[in-house]
Amino acid sequence: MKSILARKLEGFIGLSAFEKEALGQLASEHVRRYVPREDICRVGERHNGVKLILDGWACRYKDLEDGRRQILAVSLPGDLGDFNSWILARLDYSQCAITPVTAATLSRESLQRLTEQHPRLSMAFWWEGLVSSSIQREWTVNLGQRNASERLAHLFCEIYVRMRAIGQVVGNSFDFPLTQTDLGDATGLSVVHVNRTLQELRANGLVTLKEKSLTIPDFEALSVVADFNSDYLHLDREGRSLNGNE
Amino acid sequence: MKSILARKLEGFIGLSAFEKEALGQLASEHVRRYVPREDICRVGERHNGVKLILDGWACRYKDLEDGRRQILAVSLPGDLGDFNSWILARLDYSQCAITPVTAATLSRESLQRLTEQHPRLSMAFWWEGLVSSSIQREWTVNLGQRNASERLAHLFCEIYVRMRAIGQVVGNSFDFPLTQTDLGDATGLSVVHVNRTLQELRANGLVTLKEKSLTIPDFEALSVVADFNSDYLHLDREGRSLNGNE
DNA sequence: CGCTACGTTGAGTGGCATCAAGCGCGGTGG
DNA sequence: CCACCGCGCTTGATGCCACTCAACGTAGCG
Repeated sequence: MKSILARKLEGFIGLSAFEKEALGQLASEHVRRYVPREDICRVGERHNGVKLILDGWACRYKDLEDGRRQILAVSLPGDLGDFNSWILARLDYSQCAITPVTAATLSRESLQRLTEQHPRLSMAFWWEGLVSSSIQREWTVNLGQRNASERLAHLFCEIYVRMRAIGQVVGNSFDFPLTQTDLGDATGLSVVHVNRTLQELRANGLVTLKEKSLTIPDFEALSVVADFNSDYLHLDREGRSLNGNE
Repeated sequence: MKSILARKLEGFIGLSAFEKEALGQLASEHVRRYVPREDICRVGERHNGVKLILDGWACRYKDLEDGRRQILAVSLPGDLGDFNSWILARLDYSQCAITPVTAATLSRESLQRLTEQHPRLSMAFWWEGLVSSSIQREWTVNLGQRNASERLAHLFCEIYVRMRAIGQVVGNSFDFPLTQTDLGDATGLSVVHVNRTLQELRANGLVTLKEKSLTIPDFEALSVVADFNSDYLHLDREGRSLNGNE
């Protein structure tokens, strides 16, 4: 079994057959399905275990008192999350299924065992966590500095690159199950303005988003609009910039 | 020597004299000073070592092509940073001194040694990293969902609580060396608007910021304006909410 | 004593929010 | 089979929050 997690971590460190086997075993632990809109874990919970998304999309989010909601991150298949619960007492955000999701819950014990038996895997997990912090920083920049079209374009670029990294892009298109409301919650924009900005991007031939499928005819062009530089995704294990900065 | 780092980590796990000793030794490694505006480390660098702020304020930031700048986090004395460089090939942000800063650079080797000899400290370091991720998430919410006065109020609340945790608050006041330009870069607002919003907060008796000193006469009131809940700072090791939610 | 950094103020503008309404679709139940 | 409802998308009208441009005061400093 070649798990999507193995595929992803392999981009970071080469994996032995033995290590892949161990990962596969891990990924079959406490597997369950979640329906769209179902919370996978919730703010304030204790010790809920590390989650591994096997299939489907999810998102981390926080709600404010008055109903405002911010999506903090989009979780794609192969993403690990909520390491939090391993060390911190309580979870400080919630995670919610967007599509039907299949996820494994990794217990503290089996993670402990894994990192003891396969120390290199523990480093790979740490890498995962650092990359997700890096993404969070870039989202901070996105919300703080970019305007509506830049924000949306940047989000599209990021997800495109991440989807490509797990082999989920066909041609220039990929599944994109976020609603316009979700896009608004992720980019800090109102639904109405997301709608109008999407029309603008579409009119400029930068993206088409239709029936939950996103097409990016010219990724370079979209990158320019978004001021997108994929370095923060740390996809290249040697640290070569993919944007030709060095 | 009772280092500020020891004091901080002690809030998380009790430390033995032996462990404190080890921390003290660590904190005396490769110590150097940085003048205000000097970069402590810069985006794109490799293997620059983990930084420990011993004294002074710094900030992490990212610049865009066109000169826009986003401050990602404020580093206070006792803060660790740039674990990044331990595992990831390149740094994805820069860090810059705000006041004169004294910082130690921890080499990969001595960290390795430390975590081998004092495994509990390694967990404490991990905790540090998770808390800083949590702060980053809250900043995402701040930029995405809150308006100008809420954003500033929230930032003030956060720094107040963090300063108090390291014993740097006297009465209701503490040193606050950020300029209005810095505040703008941190909250995604223009300097002009920061200035006007500060006047508004001042007029409402919520804060006074003068000569690099911030006073919060009524922290509760400011928390309400900011919709601030300190849970995300994970200061209580047992996970008791400090806001009485449970 | 000019220069630069920082704070402040005024005027004008526009990006994006809000409110409101309507459309199409799929699901559900009478 | 069809009425009904909820959800997601779309459009128009209106207004405000925050931006930009521009100028000035002050203080520290070489």
